[in-house]
Amino acid sequence: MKKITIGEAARQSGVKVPTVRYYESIGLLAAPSRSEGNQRSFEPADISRLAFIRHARELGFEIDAIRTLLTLQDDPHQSCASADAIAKARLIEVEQRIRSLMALKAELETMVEGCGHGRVDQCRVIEVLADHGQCTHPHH
Amino acid sequence: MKKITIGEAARQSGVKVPTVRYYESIGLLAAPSRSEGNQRSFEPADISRLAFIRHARELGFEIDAIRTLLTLQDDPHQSCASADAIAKARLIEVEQRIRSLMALKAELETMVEGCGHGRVDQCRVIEVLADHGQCTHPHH
DNA sequence: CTTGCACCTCTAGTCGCTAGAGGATGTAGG
DNA sequence: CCTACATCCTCTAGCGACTAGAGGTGCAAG
Repeated sequence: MKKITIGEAARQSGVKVPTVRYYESIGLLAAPSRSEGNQRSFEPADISRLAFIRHARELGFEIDAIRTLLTLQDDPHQSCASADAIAKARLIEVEQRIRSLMALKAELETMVEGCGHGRVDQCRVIEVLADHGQCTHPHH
Repeated sequence: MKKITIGEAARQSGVKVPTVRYYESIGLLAAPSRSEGNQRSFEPADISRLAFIRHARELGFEIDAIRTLLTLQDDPHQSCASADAIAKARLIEVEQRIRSLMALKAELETMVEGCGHGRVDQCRVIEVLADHGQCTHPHH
């Protein structure tokens, strides 16, 4: 029975050590058993769980959504409708965010292109910021 | 001399009342004069400044960047090189964020499409989350 | 004169960590 | 066995940019 320290767990899962403790503190990860000297001793299953969490975080899922996804994973006989719904909701969020960022990109490009690199009173960056009416995409 | 209340200022600038007070507290907006009853009394210039801040925030600039942009605006004889640099940096950030969100979008689409709406143990959403190796775009 | 909204200050909470203090434990070399 | 050093422990506080709420005051209309 090999004991996995928190440092090992962090290295293998790609989650930082304080973050592992944080996940335990908010109940996302069950408190592992302890060594004689009170040090955490993880199981391989904990590493998988941490990797799952990390991956979901990278995909932008919120902690609460991950909590739900994890309880689904823990009970494989449930319907996956909730998991599907969470992923779909996240997809819609991402699509909206992309659209909104594209509008910002266009706005910023106009600003940067229009800047004659002279003095501030001719600067298009400052000018556009001061007057929203000059925006080409007014919907932000 | 009409006195503009904080509520009026908020309505006209599109910044919420507590946020106006917050901006004052962090020194982004000069503390306005007060009425006899200790209520804030804003000038039209404050409304413009608030609108500027709001617009910049909508474009995703951080408070510190806005602080710099505002000092530039306050002194129109300066070179606009800093403003240009700030806008360019923000543009690069936005472009990177868009690229990364596109990768996430592809990932989420694969997950959602692959979901057979059955039980969790056949669910592609859960499966992909558990195993990063299944990602089509491994670079996140 | 009273009702009720808008204003005031202050503190604490949000999210998802991250940093640091101050101390205990575990391990490798001498 | 001792020492040095990395790693671990708990705890509190901080980040950014607000937001919420408590508890109280000002002001204008009916």
